[in-house]
Amino acid sequence: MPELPEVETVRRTLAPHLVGRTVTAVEVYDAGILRHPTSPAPFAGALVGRRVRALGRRGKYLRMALSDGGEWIVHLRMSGRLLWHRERERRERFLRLRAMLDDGSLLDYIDMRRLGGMYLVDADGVGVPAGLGRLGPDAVDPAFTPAHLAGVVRGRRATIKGILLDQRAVAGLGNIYVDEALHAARLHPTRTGESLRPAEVRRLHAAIVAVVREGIRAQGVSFALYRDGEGRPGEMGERLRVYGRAGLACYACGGTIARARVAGRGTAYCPRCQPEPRRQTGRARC
DNA sequence: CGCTTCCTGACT
DNA sequence: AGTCAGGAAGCG
Repeated sequence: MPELPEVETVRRTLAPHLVGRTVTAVEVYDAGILRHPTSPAPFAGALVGRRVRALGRRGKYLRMALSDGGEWIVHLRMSGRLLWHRERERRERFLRLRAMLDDGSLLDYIDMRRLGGMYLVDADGVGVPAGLGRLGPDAVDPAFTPAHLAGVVRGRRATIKGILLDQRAVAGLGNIYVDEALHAARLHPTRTGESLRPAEVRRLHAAIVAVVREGIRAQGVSFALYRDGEGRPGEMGERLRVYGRAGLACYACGGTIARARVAGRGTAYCPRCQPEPRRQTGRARC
């Protein structure tokens, strides 16, 4: 569930605690979350002694630059959490890995479902997750323009929801922000890419940028995800217009938010604000 | 292109 | 017991 705004919030709140710190020890409780290297000893061996130089983010990947030119990359997927704190006796349920830092503080990786994981990339780039190299522009990057979005949907018969969930098209969106953006743009989730008219593409682009920025400002939607070591949740959950609101009244029109399955995902939308596509919407056939 | 798989807990 | 949650890789 962590999407771009949630990962960005994690990055911002961890950075002051981690930058400049050196990892002094690593304890692996579940090797299943190690993506590269996949064994605890090599993983710990490569991380211990490295200093964290900077925290970056690309899409939903958190990237920690290390002093040797390598990188420590974490993807939270569904239930992953990074928690910085100083209480050695504190052990969250589903604690999978703990890194000890040279100031006595700790960075815990917690992941109930173990879908997330981490990568240690050496200075030559060995170990980079494959998906990272295939990402489209970040939803908040200036390179993500209306023209880029137009190019991504052009000629595509896939649903717009499916296209937006594809990280190769735009990086950082997940189920929540896609539903929110489509509602804000008044586009039905099953509209095909090729059916979108230029004005609709521009509207969708503006909606994506707006909801993602709002999510960052609100420090994300909290769902087993906390912005810092004190476990304080983000406020975006209270600002959602459609996600999780099936059966409730649409804030825009008063109609009832509906639920469907689109691109294999639970999907919330307003049938009145987001009208059902008609066949061959907006595209002449020859 | 969409569907399945991974993974585990909450809910019906 | 069965269904759902869903990010992303993999498959047909």
